[in-house]
Amino acid sequence: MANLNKKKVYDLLLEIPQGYVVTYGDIASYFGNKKMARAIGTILHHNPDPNKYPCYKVVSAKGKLSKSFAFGGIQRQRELLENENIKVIDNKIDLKIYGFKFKK
DNA sequence: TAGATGACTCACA
DNA sequence: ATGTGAGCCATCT
Repeated sequence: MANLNKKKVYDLLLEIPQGYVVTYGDIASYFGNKKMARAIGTILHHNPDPNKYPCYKVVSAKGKLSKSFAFGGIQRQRELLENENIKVIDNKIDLKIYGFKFKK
């Protein structure tokens, strides 16, 4: 199972500044492969340390929150996001404001 | 090893 | 706006 990107994904999560969020596509784009968005979801699902990696800062391309969030549910995620001054409306986030782009 | 599943995204109707 | 189909990757069975 020599997976290289996995650790990198987690490392990227730590790079997300407080009050900002990223999309699966952004992370995948960071790896130069947009299609990897799916793998990102799988990887985050297998998040080894959810307490350390702010996986709740990762949302879909439309700013919608994950429906199968495993850390207390989607409502828990919304709480965490609001805790960082991120306005969550109808389980969605305004990427125009909170969308963060990784520097290559 | 191969087939199915999923925390995705995009394009089209 | 809502629904369907296709594509890619990591993990599971």
